[in-house]
Amino acid sequence: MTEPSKLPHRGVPEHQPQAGGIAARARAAAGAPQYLSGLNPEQREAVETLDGPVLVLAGAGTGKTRVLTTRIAHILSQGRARPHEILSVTFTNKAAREMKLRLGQMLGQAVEGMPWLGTFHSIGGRILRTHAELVQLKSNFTVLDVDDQVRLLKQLLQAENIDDKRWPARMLAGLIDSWKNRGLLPQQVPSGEAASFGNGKGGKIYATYQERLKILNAADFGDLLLENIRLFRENPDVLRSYQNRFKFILVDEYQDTNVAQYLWLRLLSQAPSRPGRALSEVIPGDVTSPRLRGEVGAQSAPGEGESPQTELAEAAPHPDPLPVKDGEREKSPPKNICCVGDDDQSIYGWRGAEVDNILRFEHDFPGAKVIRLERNYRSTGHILAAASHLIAHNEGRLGKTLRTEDVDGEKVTVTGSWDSEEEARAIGEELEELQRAGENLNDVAILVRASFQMREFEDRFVTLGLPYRVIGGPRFYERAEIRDALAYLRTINSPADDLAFERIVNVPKRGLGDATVQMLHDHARKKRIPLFEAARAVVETDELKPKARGSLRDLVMQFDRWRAQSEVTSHTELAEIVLDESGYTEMWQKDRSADAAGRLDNLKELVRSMEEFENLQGFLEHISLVMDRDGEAGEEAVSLMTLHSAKGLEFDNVFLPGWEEGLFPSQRTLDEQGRAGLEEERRLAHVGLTRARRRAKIYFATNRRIHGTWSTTIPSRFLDELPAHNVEITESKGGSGWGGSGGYGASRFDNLESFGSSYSTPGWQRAQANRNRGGGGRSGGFEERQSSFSSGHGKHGPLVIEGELVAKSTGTVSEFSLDDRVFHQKFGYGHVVKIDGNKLTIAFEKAGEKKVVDSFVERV
DNA sequence: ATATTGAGGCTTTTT
DNA sequence: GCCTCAATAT
Repeated sequence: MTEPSKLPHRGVPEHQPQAGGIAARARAAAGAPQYLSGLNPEQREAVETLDGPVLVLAGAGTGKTRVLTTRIAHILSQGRARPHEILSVTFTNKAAREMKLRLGQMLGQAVEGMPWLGTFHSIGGRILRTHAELVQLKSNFTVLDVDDQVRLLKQLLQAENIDDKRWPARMLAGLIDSWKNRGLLPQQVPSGEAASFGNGKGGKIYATYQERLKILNAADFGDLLLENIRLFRENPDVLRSYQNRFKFILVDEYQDTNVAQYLWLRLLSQAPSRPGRALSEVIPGDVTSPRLRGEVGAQSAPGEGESPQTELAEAAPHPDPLPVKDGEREKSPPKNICCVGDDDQSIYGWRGAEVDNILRFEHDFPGAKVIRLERNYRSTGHILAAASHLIAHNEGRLGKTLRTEDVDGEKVTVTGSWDSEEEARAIGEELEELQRAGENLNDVAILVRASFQMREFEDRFVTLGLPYRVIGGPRFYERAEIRDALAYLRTINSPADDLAFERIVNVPKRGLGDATVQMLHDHARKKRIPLFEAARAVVETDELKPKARGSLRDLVMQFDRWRAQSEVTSHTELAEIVLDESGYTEMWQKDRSADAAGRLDNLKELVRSMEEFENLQGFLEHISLVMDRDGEAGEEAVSLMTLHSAKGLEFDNVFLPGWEEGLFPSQRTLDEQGRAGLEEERRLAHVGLTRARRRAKIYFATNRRIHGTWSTTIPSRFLDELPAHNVEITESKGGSGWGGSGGYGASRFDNLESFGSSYSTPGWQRAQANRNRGGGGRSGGFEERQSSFSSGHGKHGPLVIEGELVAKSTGTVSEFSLDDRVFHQKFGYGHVVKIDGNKLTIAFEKAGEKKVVDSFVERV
């Protein structure tokens, strides 16, 4: 994440699992706290200021993670707390893992002894399971993902007779999620908002949804926090026990916290109150101020009643985590909470993150010490200057000035091209150049604003045979086959899990269609029993046609058998049995489509991953929260990802294509969020630039195909916001002569009129020609793309996996053999003369001998 | 109960 | 243009 740890490795060999182990070791290692010696003064202050609230404003590349981990080490070594008394929260599992790893390096052992280091959600979930009965759940509750949520909501909408065309379930899911992000229980949703969906029924359905979740013994992601807050509010003694336990609280990426997370932290960070006493000033009354994101720092515009935020502020003041009774207010100092973040890297506002949280930290935690980390150890001078100058255009920020002692390095380049295809071509060439120059491709990334931009690059890289990996597609457990398999296991584990049962009742096809499921639903509702029990009851009657009745009976019997078996066999074995006996594996084996093999691999991987858990229960508890282990490093490859997923990463060479108005900044964000949106986009640009260590290269195209139609675009306003001194305008090497004159004018980039709208230009024609390319049916969403590379070969192991989609262009065994006659969209017919992995050398009848990648030809 | 065709709809996505 | 979902035909 930042520079490699240079901390002395003071290992103590033997591993003691007890609580005291790490602390003792840390203390022993700390006669003179050497771990402090590599820190600069600000970092050191951030580490050593243990008492009272601390906000560390850590700009990009300033050693944020290092401060956090060192601080933990310091707390332990000073004997201020034992490992289980430190609450340390991150947003991602990846960040949590990273911290554990670094801590381990620092303290010389794996950090099993830090039980409360994890993501908001996993810690929230853990607390919730411990006290599940207090929030009307059982400790083995299921964590639903978005898909399950939407399906459940769809049912509720139907029950309410709401046209789900006009009021899509997905939209309601988003709405409910946003309410939960803001810490609002159904009865707390402002009535105006509650009524805004489904002819006034939105709020009611939210309430019903929550009730249904309890019946299903399930919680969604939002509940992991919201129900936790409710738990604390309704059970002060429980809250107190956690307040007592956590002597120190550390929060990573504080700028990304939403209101619910904020409330949760506030509750825990309050000094424990005596029994019977309410918390003091838990929440300042005006937390939801009109000046939410982006309006900050500027005039708050309180009179502007049109703004939804303003409306919200008046309608829904933040709920007090604990109701404060009059006369019981009492000042008690907030606990030792340390939040680390960077307001300039807040890019998840649209997901409920509240930049305001970080901006008003000092107000929320009186007496807070604010420490700025401004020494950047990552980027060269020009890059840093460009990024800083750009972000300075934002108004709602706390303000930091990043500086570096590094050399100026190369200027940031800006390159225009005729269209997006040429852009990909130009970048492809530069990549090859870097490769020839001996750069490690692992240190090269292409960061796009929107994932649809990736396709063009993939096409290009495949043609060039340049190894790349896509980072960030659907997660492992979001894949259909994984979710199906999990649904089987969930149904076994928890017979009341209707959503799981419904998912697999007719997968594979058993002749149990909509009609059957509908009748099961009716039956279940009437008798108030789970679907599965309804199924058991219904097969005893003759309400179903013999055929459906037979297969439903078989299914019920199978589940009974599997449940019995689950008592005596290991969970991995059980999974294999279930996948086999249910016919699920067979279904994919029979499937002739290209990705079937990849899916089977994924299923195997799933079973393999189960081994790490004690039992089925433990596995299911973790799967939806922490199933994102990193893929193995694999071979050298360029990384292709969105700007969002690049946060926290760094690369020597960073390519930033698509800097055009409408795309970046995104028109939609501008429309929906106005200036706040623009500022968030600008932060995104800042994040992009600051990922680069040595070279940052920006691109824009004059023509881009969006949703299938070509449109002419104008260069991003962000380009004009870059400091001329640190930027170099270059010509596209992609060919077709975009002779960017480079003149700095009112806008340096607006000399586009000269290109007019000619639809007969080479670029356009080339784009046309390419449109129908992708022969061999190679196209499709992430999943299919992934599988088109991985299909059919287990030799190299599943290519992806673990969490992130990692498509690769090399490393598979070709399905072609020598002398096969093949067809290529562009080059026509030919035959294979050489095979090298997935790269084929083909002698084309017309075009001569060419090297191509196998996915671009088909056997004829 | 399932295969096929047509009408909208589209960003970003840590959990 | 490409994918998903829902209405149609088999």
